[in-house]
Amino acid sequence: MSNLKAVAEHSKVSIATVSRVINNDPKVSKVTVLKVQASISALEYKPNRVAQRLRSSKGKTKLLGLIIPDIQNPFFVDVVRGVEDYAYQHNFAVMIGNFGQDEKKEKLYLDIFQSENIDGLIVAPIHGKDKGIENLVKKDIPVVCIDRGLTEIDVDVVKVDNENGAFNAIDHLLSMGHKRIAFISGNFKIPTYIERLSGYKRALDKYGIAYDESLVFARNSDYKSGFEIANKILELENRPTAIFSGNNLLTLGALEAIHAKDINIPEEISIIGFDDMPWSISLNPPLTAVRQPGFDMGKKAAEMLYERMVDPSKKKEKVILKTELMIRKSTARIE
Amino acid sequence: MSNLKAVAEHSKVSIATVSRVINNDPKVSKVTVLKVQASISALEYKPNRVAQRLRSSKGKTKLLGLIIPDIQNPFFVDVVRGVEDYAYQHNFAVMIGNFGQDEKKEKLYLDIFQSENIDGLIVAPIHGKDKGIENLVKKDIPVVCIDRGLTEIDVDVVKVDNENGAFNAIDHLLSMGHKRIAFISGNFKIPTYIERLSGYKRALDKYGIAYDESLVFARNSDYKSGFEIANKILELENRPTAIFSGNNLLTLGALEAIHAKDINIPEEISIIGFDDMPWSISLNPPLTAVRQPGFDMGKKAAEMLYERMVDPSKKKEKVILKTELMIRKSTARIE
DNA sequence: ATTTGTAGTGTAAACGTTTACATTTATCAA
DNA sequence: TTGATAAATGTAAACGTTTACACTACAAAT
Repeated sequence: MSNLKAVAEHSKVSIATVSRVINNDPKVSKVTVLKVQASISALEYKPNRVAQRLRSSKGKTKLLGLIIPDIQNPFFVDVVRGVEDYAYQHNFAVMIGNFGQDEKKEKLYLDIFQSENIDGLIVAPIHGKDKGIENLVKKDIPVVCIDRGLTEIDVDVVKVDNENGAFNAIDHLLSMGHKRIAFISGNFKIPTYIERLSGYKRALDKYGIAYDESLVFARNSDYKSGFEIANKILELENRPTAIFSGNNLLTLGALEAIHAKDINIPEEISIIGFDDMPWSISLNPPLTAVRQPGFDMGKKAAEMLYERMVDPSKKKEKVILKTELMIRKSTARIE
Repeated sequence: MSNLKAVAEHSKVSIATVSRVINNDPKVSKVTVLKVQASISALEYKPNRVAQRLRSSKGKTKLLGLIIPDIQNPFFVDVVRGVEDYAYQHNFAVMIGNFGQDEKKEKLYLDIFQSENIDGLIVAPIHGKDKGIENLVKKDIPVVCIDRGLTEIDVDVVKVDNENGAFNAIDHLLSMGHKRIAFISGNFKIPTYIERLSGYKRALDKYGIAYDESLVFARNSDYKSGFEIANKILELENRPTAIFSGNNLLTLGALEAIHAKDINIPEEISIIGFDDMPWSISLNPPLTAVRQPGFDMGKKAAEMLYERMVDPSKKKEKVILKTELMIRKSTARIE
């Protein structure tokens, strides 16, 4: 790879001048600029981002870190796309880390990204008291949390109104006469699930139905857990008439379990999923779901991160987006 | 952030010694090692990967680039997971770029990754003559192509037997009496689709059915294209009795179109998708699909990349994995 | 006692940039 | 013409590492 020095020699100027040309420094004469640019393309010179980053750690090379819990979850894929969309338009590169809900792995990525001198980080914390992220914030590295906030420290957040999203879903079910509604949740150390549970409870409350702990199940937030928990639910004596599942993957897993037992949706059981997918409409039956605007969340987070980079002393902001209940065919009135 | 110098001062040795401790150089005395390690944890020192990478560009900081065409496609998500799985076990960090089938964006990522001094690259080329990737290979940067190869140059590849995969799918349809089978393809500059088309043709040939160009449609490989093309197909006079769709997203889009028109699968039309998904079984109806081992492909690619990094002169390797036809309910015998 | 060897450590250059500061050259007013 | 000022360019230090080489101490061999 050719470097500044090579270009400098080729165009018979100093490396400082070449550097200035690269950075559009106005105080280089037009003739020099032209000469240097000619050399640059002759030698196919590309600045070495590593050296740039080492030298001037202030946003020169525009590198963003993005840490997400589960790349298999289409919701987070939407988030990634939103972040990338903004990043691409503003010439940022994005380094993605997927920690698969593994705290150790999350920490590893945090360390790596930090020592890669990223200019800013978008992250979905594994839980509300994530020390690793707190540390970054304290070091004044621009951080935006997504999907989930942090409890111990003030930080920029973009998330969704989980409590209301869940409330609306359960309310819909209750209004159709369901009384025993199972909740397939992810791990309750993840803030989103706590909030969804509280929406679930509030809806029950509204209808004067007692909260029955034995109807809520929390394990991991993946396909397999959804499948296994649904199996358990379906075998309960006094089987629930409806299932509320806490995310995309859980829903899909639950669907597989229901279909494997040849149970009809919605005649024999209703199901609502948190998280909509483009192909929800092609599921059997078309899925009633709580839609989260993942793409917009990602985009907004990137935008906020950029603002924070520009003005580190800006007041921290919490953006809470609305969910939308997409009523399709997987829920039906009962008796 | 503390640096070598700080640690050196804290433990009253030179920075060289600290560096040696970090790199487990055996020629440091045990007492010094202990002393330095104490300082390291006292100061919470973490090596700066940027500086490491600048200084010793040979695999010291273990950074891999991964460039994929479409992160919305669950197949590529599987690939990503496979790569990450291997990378994590071997202490590599992965930098992911998603180019959304946009050649300009692919080139941008190629440039960025290169100037980030990555140790190796896994990439799904946008087409067989991708100059950008060729250049990397010529510069002896370790490269493994995935899903698609390169025609002009010898390079490591892990892909799938697309020709046979498509052949088996179409063969299955033909054996059930279908004669008019539409093919919803992605852009034919992408090698995989050329191969899939040739499998399609070979199967037709076997049954002595003439190839009818008006039944194959190629646009982008996304959800929307699948939806639109399927709409067109469904409105054909003399409507095909079966659809073979070229990837995940196309299939899902096509399903939406079919359902929107209330056409029954498989009674009125059969459909086979290239690419299986965990939730294919929960679609309406359970989807017959050609399964590609995405996770394994990613893992294998990472492994091959590692081998190439270790031995750059190793003979280039082509790994071709098998597909598997998952027969479910979206295909049926006709008349 | 001198040499040789070895283990442990330090010094300084290098990686490819950016940038404060110094220097040169051109421009212009007096 | 001179001096002052501005414009253009160059020099060298710095970013945080790694590493070739030099050096010191001390043990062993002569």
